[in-house]
Amino acid sequence: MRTKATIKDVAKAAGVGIGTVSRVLNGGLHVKEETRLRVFTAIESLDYQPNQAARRLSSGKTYSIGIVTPFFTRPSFSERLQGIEQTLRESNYDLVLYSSTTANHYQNRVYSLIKEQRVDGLILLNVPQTLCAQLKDDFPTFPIVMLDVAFPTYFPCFMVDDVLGGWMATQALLKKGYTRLGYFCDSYADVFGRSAAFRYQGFVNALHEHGLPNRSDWHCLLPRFETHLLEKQAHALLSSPDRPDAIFASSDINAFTIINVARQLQLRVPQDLAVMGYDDIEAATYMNLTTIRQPLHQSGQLATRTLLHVLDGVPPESTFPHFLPLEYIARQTI
Amino acid sequence: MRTKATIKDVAKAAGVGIGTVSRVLNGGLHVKEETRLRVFTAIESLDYQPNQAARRLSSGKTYSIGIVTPFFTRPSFSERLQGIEQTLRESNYDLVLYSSTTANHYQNRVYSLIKEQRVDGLILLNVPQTLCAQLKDDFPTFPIVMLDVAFPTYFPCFMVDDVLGGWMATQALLKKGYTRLGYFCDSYADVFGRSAAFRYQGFVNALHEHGLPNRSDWHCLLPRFETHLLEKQAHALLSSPDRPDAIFASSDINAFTIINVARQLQLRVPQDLAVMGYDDIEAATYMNLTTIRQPLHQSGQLATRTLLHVLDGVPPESTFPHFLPLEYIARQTI
DNA sequence: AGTAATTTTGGAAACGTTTCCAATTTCTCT
DNA sequence: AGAGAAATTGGAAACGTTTCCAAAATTACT
Repeated sequence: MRTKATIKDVAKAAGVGIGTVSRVLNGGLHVKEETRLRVFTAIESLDYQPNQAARRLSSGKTYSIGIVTPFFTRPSFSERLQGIEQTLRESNYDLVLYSSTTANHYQNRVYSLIKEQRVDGLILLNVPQTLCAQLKDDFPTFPIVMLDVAFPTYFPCFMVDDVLGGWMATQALLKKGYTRLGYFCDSYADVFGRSAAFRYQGFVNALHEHGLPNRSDWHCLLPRFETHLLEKQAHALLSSPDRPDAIFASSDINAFTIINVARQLQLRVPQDLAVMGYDDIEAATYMNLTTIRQPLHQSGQLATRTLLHVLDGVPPESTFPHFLPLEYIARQTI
Repeated sequence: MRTKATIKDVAKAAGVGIGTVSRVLNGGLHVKEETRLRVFTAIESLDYQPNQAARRLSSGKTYSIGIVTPFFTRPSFSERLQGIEQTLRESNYDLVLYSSTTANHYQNRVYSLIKEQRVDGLILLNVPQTLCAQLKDDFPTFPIVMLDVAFPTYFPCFMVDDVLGGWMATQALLKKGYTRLGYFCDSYADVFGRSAAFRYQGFVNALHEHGLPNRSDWHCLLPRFETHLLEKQAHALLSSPDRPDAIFASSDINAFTIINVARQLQLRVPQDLAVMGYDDIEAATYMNLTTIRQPLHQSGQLATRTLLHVLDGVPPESTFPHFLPLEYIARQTI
């Protein structure tokens, strides 16, 4: 295989200048039709493909957008990613994936991505709270869109009203007549966003409205996501004679764990124990889990579309934070 | 914010030449310790970060590796992606994600990625069969690693022995005493790899060994992955009085669908109908699905590690195709 | 036909690195 | 001290585009 053809080779083959070739490649504005065809023929016959590194350096654009997320493992991430990828596919931006485990690492990642000019724009999932304000100070004009974050006003942001969501979930349980409600959660006041805390608030509000006690011995809170520990705690709680008759789990995954513990204890769901989820991930369908759906896929799409607008200099369509609608999904577990 | 510092600014500030700065940045070989420190001080004080596009153009490396996959939606993908990302995080390569829906699109993607020099290496998931040989012809030396593909000898490749897997699954059912076995599958001879066909072969082999008939009216084959159609067919088959007493589903997702249809028909699993899955995706735990586990996460890790070796010029440790071990996961559905 | 306005074109300069080679400095040995 | 070897250093050239500006060609108008 000979050495790769460059824009100069194409220019020579077509009998034009390199400027003309470049113009043809970038939309063909101000190029005579006949010349354009000649250039295309040359490109074809040389099997020329422009070198990306060169065009990036020269134009100052990376043609990449970065996704940063702390949760690579969770299904909610992959559903959002799908929406992002789908929307991005039609553009000519590359999708570059970065994950980080700690808030510190997250911050370093984002800062070096911007400073090294690795990406033209960023979609940040579950940004650590402290980072958000800092970013606005340090890079006030860098194109960033956020998903699920507590300081929404600084950048375009898509989220759900988790207080409302928690309230809806609890309300559904109450409506069915359950009165002894427990709450399960794997991160009470997470550094990566505070959605769990908001859902809890909704839970508390609903109980309060109905004049029911909020018994903290029916809570199960884990500092981080660990199925094993959750299972242990759930087992302890559900074995007690003074156990709750319904549980609101702050994520579907947690709900699944609870359902399985209930099965082990020979408790029928929902007759002996109702379980209410949150997220409506794909597996919720298979598990017949009653839950609250957030439009994960759509949120990815919207975030991406907004970022593309910002990159094009078009002002985004919506005002922010943009709250996406929640939906109650009735299945068989309550 | 002033304009970004370049390598020249750093050189000037440190009182050295740009070559020296570049050497310091790239490992500091052949640089006096004192000079190195002076350069670092300058970098620090100017908050300098090297421009990626420039270094990519100059060095001819992209510092990116690309993942191409047809299945963005399937859980098996995200588990592999996790393994890939985890391994890549420790290197300084970016992970760029590309998906494609048709075999044609897949091919175009890969070809333009290579020709435009967008990536230094590729991890290809479920490469369409025809593409594999073509790639070896057109880019014999380009670093590529494959996951799950039928022509394994051309590139480093990690896969499982799906004939064995199909056999293991079927064998497990037979051992439990089921004799009327059905087979469910969503892609009989998929363009993206032929794993389903191999699993089916294993199923047939096991039946044959036990002298049992392979009744094609107990098969359910769909040209593509569509839950809705699968559900319909499953419903029809399981309603029949002459129905199978056990089903081997060629993927966990299909198994879930079947389990739910069985529930709708008031069939108890496994007493009235046994269901055997394949993959052991995360949701399989929650569903208590008996299944065959393939090491998805590990396969992502291995593929990435191998690609990194190839990129470093180190010959990979293993011979290819490398078959990863399958594991029978006993749960409650058979 | 002549002039002005417009479209099209060519190619130098710029983007910010790495790489290379030659020049300089430092070290080692007699 | 001096010669030779080795380590260190500076900076021009190269990477392959885009972007600009001035020049050339074309078109429109009087």
